[in-house]
Amino acid sequence: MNKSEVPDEVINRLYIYARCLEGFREEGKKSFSSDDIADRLNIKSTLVRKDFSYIGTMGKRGVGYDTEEVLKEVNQIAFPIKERKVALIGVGKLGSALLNFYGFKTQGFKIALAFDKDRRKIGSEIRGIKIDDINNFKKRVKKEGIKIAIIAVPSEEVVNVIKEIKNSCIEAVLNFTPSYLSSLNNCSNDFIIRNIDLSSELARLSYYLSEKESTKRN
Amino acid sequence: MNKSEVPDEVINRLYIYARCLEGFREEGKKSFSSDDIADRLNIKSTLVRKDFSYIGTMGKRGVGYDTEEVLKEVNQIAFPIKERKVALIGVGKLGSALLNFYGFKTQGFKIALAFDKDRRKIGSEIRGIKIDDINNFKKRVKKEGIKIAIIAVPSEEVVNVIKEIKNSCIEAVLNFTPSYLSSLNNCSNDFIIRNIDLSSELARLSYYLSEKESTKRN
DNA sequence: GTAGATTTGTTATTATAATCACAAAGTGAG
DNA sequence: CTCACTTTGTGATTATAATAACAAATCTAC
Repeated sequence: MNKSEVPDEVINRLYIYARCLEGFREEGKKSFSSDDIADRLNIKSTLVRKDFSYIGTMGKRGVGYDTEEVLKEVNQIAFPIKERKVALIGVGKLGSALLNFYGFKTQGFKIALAFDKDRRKIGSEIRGIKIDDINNFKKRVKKEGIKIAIIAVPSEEVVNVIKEIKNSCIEAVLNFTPSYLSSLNNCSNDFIIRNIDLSSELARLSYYLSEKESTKRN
Repeated sequence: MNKSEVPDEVINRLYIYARCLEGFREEGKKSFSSDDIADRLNIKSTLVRKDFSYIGTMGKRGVGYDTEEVLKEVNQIAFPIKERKVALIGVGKLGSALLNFYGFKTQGFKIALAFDKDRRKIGSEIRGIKIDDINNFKKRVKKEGIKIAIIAVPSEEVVNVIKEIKNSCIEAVLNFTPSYLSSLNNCSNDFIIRNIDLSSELARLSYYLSEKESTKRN
C-alpha cells in the first residue's frame, strides 16, 4: 500500500495507537481485539479496524491482533527513519528542557546542534551539545545534513529565525513560538510545519471547562 | 449564538486566528479582509468567513473586518475566563520550563501550585511557587479551587498521578507524558484532556519528510 | 448618481471522515 | 461435526467539514 494513500487523520492516530500498543506490551498483553484498543482510547472499534486496514495490518477473525506484529508494522510507518538529527534554535528555559528531554532519544531523534543569539550562552555546553551562534546556522546545518529544526525562541525573535531557516536546507519545523507559522509564512519552498502553542493548549482546556460549567448552570 | 453550536474545528482555529490578529495589531493593520488572513494562514478565505459567521463576527461588505473588534470577539470566546489557576505535577526539566514559561501568564494562566514526589525538590521554590508533596495534591488543589492540572512526570509515574487526579476535583488535564490519556483512562467522570506528545510531534514531521523524500525519488 | 471594483455572508455542492451493518473466518464445547 | 460465540474486514450509509458560487452591501471615481 502506498503511504500517501493513508489519510492524515489515520497517520495522526498511528502515534496514539503506538503508545497504546506499547502499553499492551508492558502489561504482557500478547494479543488484543479492536475493542480493547477502542475502549482504552474512547473511540469506536470500527475506526480502529478501518485504520488498521489502511496500513495493511492483518488480524485474525475471531481472535484479534498480535501485539508485537501490529506494533512493528505501526512503527515502521510512523517512525520510518531510525535516526534523525535535529537542530534546536533557542536555548532558553524551554529549549534547555527539550535538549534534556529523554523522550526524543528513545524515539530515535537527536538534537545534534543548538543555536542561540545570546553571547553568554554561545560556547557553553548542555548534554554534550555546544551552543553555537545562530549566525552559523546555515553552514553547520548543511554540514550535518539536518532537515528538521525546532524553534524555541521568544516570539519577538521569530521573524529573524524564519529568515535564517528560509535561507537554509531545513525542510521541516517544529515551532514552539506562539506565532502560527504556515508554510513558513508563504515562502516559495513548501515547508512541513507543526505548531505547538502551549498557552493555546491550556486555553482550549479552559474553553471546554467554561462550556461545561455554563451548561451545568443552565 | 450558543457556543456549543460552534464546531470544534472552528474553535481550534480560533486560537490560530487570535495569533494572526495579534500580528495584524502589532503591524498597525487596523482592518483586514478574509483574504488577508487566508493568505497568511494558507487557508481559503471562505473558511475564514464561515468560521467568523459561527462566532457572530461581522465584517463590512466591500470593506473587511476591524482588527480590534474581531480580536476582542475572538478572545471573548477563546479565552472566556480572565484568570485561571493551574496545578503542575512534576517539576523536572520540562516542568520547570513550564513554571518559568512567560506565555501562560500573558494568556491569563497562573501555575499556582506545583507538586513532585522527589524529597529533594519538595520545599524548594521556583518563581515564588513552593514545590509541594504530591501526597498533598487533593487537599491543596481543593482549597485553591483549581480544576486544571498539567502532567509533566516521567511516563512510569503517570499511573500514580492518574489515581491522584481521579481522586481530586480536577476536571481538565494537559498531559505531556508520552502516554495517551483518554478521559483519564475510562473513569466514570468525564475529563477534558489534551495530550502533547513531543516526540510524536517530531515523528510526524519526520514522517512527512520521508514521504516527501520518497516521492522525490520516484 | 451610476458603473465598476471589492468584499462579505450564506446557500448549495463537493469532499472527507466516521459509523453502521453484516458476511466471512476463526474458536471452542459437546 | 455442528452450533453458538467472537472478531475481523469492508461496502453502504450517514455525518461532518471544506469549497465553490453568487447575491447583497459598500466603496471610489467621475
